[in-house]
Amino acid sequence: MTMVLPLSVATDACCGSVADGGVDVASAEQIARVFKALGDPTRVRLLSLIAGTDAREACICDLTEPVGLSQPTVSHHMKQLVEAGLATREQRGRWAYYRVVDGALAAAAHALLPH
Amino acid sequence: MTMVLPLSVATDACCGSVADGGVDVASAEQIARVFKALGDPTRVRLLSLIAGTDAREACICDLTEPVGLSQPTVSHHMKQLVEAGLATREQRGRWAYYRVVDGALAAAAHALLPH
DNA sequence: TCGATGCATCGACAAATGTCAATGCAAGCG
DNA sequence: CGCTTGCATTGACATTTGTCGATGCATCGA
Repeated sequence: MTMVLPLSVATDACCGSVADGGVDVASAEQIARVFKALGDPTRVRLLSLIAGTDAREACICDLTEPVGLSQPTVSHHMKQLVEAGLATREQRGRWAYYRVVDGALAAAAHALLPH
Repeated sequence: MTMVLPLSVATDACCGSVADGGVDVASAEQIARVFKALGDPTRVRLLSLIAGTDAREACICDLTEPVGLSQPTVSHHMKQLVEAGLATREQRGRWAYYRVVDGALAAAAHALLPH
């Protein structure tokens, strides 16, 4: 699952990046999985909406109206984001609170930049 | 088409980013368009292959074998990358040379990072 | 001028995707 | 205990997507 050791690495000999040309087949699949989740305008808006809240979290009922889609559709999109590792889901009482995974967007960006 | 002025911007009051929650509907569509192109493992590999060459360019015939797909399929994927603004196509003699658009990947990464 | 070569387009097809209405299922409230 | 509320799942459907073989179209070499 591509864990990164806390104590870091020799920052030069790092992983591969698309811009550097160092992407093997498995990495390409992992990278594409994340970007596929980001490849839908609704999901981009959902992430942005959540990241823009004061509490940095939101339930489905908070998201369904600004996005203008049905509740099942929003629920479906959020599931995709969770499965891509970009969001988390936490059930609290009757509500399901979603958050943007800390560092996930930065990690995705990192895969694109040369390093 | 979201051109960026060469002389840069006041780097603080910039555009919106997904991580910052400042993404309107039109921006979300533009952002998703790029990431949709990056949402296929074959296209990620194609970009990486091109970026990894000495000349920073490649023709279809150079790409079809490492990717393991038919020539029409590779041609189709490259067209998608060009339409997403991630690659350019230049016909030279019998060959079509593709390059990664300079700064396109960095711009995509920029849309994800807080700023 | 002919044949070969590199690439794009077309037609086809199975698979995946985005969307909704209907339904199911917990959790809380009266 | 019923009733409501918030969410997920299901089933259905049209659309899009990834892939290929066949074909068309330039360009170059003999």
